[in-house]
Amino acid sequence: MPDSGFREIRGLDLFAQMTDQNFAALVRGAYVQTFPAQIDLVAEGDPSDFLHVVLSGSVDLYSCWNGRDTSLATVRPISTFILAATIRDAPYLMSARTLEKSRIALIPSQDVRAIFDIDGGFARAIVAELAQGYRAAIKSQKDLKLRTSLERLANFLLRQQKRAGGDASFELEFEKRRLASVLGMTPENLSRAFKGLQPYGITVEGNRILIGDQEDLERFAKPNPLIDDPTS
Amino acid sequence: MPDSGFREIRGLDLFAQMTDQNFAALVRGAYVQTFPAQIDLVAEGDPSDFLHVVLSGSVDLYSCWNGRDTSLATVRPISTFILAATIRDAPYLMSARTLEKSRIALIPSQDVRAIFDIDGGFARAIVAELAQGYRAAIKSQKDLKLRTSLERLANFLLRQQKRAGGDASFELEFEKRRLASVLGMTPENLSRAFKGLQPYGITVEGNRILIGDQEDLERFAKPNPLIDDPTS
DNA sequence: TGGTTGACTTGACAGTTATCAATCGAGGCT
DNA sequence: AGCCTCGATTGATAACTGTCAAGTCAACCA
Repeated sequence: MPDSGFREIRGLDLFAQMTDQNFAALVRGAYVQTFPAQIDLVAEGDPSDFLHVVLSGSVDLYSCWNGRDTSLATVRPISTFILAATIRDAPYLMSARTLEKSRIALIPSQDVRAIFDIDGGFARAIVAELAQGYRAAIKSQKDLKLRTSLERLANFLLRQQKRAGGDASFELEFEKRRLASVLGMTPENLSRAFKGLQPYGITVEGNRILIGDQEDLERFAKPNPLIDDPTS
Repeated sequence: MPDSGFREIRGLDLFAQMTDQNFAALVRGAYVQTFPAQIDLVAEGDPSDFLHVVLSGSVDLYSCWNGRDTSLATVRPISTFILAATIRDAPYLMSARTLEKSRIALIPSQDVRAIFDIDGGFARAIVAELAQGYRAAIKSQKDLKLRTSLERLANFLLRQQKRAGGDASFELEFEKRRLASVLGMTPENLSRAFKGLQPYGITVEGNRILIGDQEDLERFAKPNPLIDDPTS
C-alpha cells in the first residue's frame, strides 16, 4: 500500500468519519495511478470493480447510444465517481475518460461494500454523498426539461462565475465542444447561443467570459437555487 | 399510532431489515392519511418535514420554473418519495400531487434521520434505495439527451408493455398530457409521435396500445438496459 | 517559414418541435 | 336531448435545433 495519495483521500467527506482501522483496510487493496489525457477509465456496462477517486486532473463522464454520445458530468479533484454502481454492485451507467493527465485512486468495490457494512461513519457518509448525487441528477433533469438552450447556457455561466470566484470576468474550464455536449446542444449552436447572449452583456474571447451587466444577465437567466445551487 | 397501513410499510425493502423496536419508534410519530385526487402534497422549496410513502393511488412529481412545468416521475404503491431531501435535511426539489385518491403515510423526517443513525439495517436499505433512485435519474438523463422524442416514446411503450405483463396490447397508465410532459414534449407532439410510430406497427385506441410487430418496433427503438431497465 | 492540425465559427439548409387556433369526441349535467 | 367541459387531435405557422460545408484562427512542428 503506497501511502502517496491516500492521505488526500482521508480528508474527503466520504472517508473522514470512518475508523483508522477500517480506512486502512479499505486502502489495503487500493492503488493510485497516473493516467495521461484522453484515456478511457471505464466503459458503460462494465461491472463496477472499482470506486474511483480523482486526486488531480479531471474526468469526463459520458454515455453513448445508437451512434450518438453526450457528456453528463465532469469530475474534478477531490471527489469520487460512480459510487452508486459500486454500492449496488451493478454495471456502470456511464463511461469515464481523463480530460487531462490525472491521478486516480482505485478502491476495489467489494472492499467498499464490506467496510460499508461494518463502519457506521462510512455508511453515513456514503448516504450523504449518494443523496447529494441523486439531487444533482434531478437538478440536471430540471435544467434540461424546463429551460431552452440559451437559458441553460446563461445559467451555466452564472454558476461557473460563482465557482471561479464571482468576478465579472472568468475562465470557462471547459472545452467548448464538451460544454455544448454537457448543455445538450451541438457545438455550432453553442457558438450561436453565445452570440444570442451578447444583448445581455456577455462577451466571449477564447475561453474567457465577461459578464458586462450582471443584473441584466440574471434577469434573463432567472437562476433558481432548486436547479442551480450545487450545495443544497 | 393507528396500525392501519404500517403493516404494508413494514414489508417494503426500505423497512424490512430494521429491528421491531426501531420500526415502532419510526412509525410512532407517523400517520396515514387519505387524499382526494389533484391535491398538492408538497411544494418544491419546502423544508422536507416528512418522508412520504404511497400506499395506494398514485402521485405525480413535478417541477416548475419561469412559467413552465414538467412532470419528472410517477410514484406508485408501494414506494416512498423524496427520500434524498429527507436524508440531507434539504428542501424538496420537486412538488408532489395526487393523481387520484391516494393513501399516503407521512413519517417525520427527523425520525427517519434519527433511526437511520442507530439502525444499520435501515441505513443499508436507505443506501440501496438512494443508489437506485440516483441511477434511475441518470438513466432518465440519458434518455432525454441521447434520444429524439419519437425514440423516447417508442422505448417508453416497450417499458410500459413489460410492466403491464408483456402482451402485445396493453393500457397506458398515463393521461396523455402527462405522458407528454414526462417524455419532455408537448401534448400536440405526442399525438404526432404516436402517428409517427404507426409505420412500426403501433395502434392507439384511447388508452390502449397495440404493438403490431414487436421486432419492428424494437429495431426502431433500440432499447438498452443501461437506459431502460428499471431494475439494474 | 510554411504546412498541418484541430477547435471554433459562420452560413445555408433541413428537420424537429413548439405555439396558436380550431375541431372533434366522450362524459357529465340540467 | 341539449349543453358544457375537458382532453385529445389536427392543421398552419413560427421558432428552434441539427446537419453539412466552408472558412477562420492559433498552436504546433518539421
